[in-house]
Amino acid sequence: MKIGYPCINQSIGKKSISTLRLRSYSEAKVKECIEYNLNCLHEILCYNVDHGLYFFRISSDIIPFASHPIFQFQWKDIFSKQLNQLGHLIKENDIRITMHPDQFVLINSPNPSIIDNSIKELDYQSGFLDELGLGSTAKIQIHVGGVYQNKEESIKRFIKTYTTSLSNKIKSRLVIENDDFRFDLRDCLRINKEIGIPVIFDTLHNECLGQNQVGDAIKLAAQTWNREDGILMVDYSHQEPNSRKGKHSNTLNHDLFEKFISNTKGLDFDIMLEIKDKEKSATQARLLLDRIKTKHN
DNA sequence: GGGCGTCAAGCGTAT
DNA sequence: ATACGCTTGACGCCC
Repeated sequence: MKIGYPCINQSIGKKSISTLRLRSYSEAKVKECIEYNLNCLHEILCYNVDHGLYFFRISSDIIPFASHPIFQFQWKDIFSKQLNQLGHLIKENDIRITMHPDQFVLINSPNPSIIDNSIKELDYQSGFLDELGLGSTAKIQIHVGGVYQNKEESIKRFIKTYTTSLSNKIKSRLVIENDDFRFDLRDCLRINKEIGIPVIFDTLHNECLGQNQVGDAIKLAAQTWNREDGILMVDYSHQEPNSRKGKHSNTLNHDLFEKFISNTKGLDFDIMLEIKDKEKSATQARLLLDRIKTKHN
């Protein structure tokens, strides 16, 4: 069971990811950005290893504008050495990696150009993981997409795009996550039955939309992961008190986390803590988990 | 050097 | 209507 957090580290004393505006785009600037970002990723991963955190989500912006038409920069060639080194670091330490394309990536849209742009983005992200030399346990997580007033048709469009338009490289990494308002675990499991795509389970989204007991839900989701996918990934968060429904909490609630661990006892999965204070909560969760384990052994 | 309006992209909910 | 939230604030113009 690995513990991790997404994208940003607030402790290493420098901005975790750097990007630029489209208006100020130039090859020189984007090159500088990428160099900075890859160095930063290296520092973050070293920090994580030092703190026993072996699960990390890499920001979609690691290569800014990578799927935009303006972007012609040959980043794979120029940075092959750094990418190789990063890959070695990840593999030597057995770090699990995921990426999460942003909300604009919708492969079930009725608008073909949105699907087109989404596939370009997926192509870039799976290409990035390929350049690191990572196998198919490194995943790219997306949601099913929009409902567009007709959920059944929207599920069908997801399946159609998946089966007819995605490369095997993308498919070997793509997983779907239950969301907070549209497609719940049950919908994702149905899609899995049709096309075999693994289902990543999000605890907060399940609280928003599903009524599944967390232990049952995790057992069901775990069955969608095959040997080549690695073990189930879980996005863990809880509701920030006195905020809108679905808002990720700012800090880890130790009682809730311990309750979650006891409710899922005996199950193995990797936990991504989607909590605003990032590596702080992840480190706390790591310590709590170690304490619980030694108590039981 | 600090303040602050704005940033490639979509969708759905809350106010 | 508008703002917010989403995997994440922070870029960069203006003074």
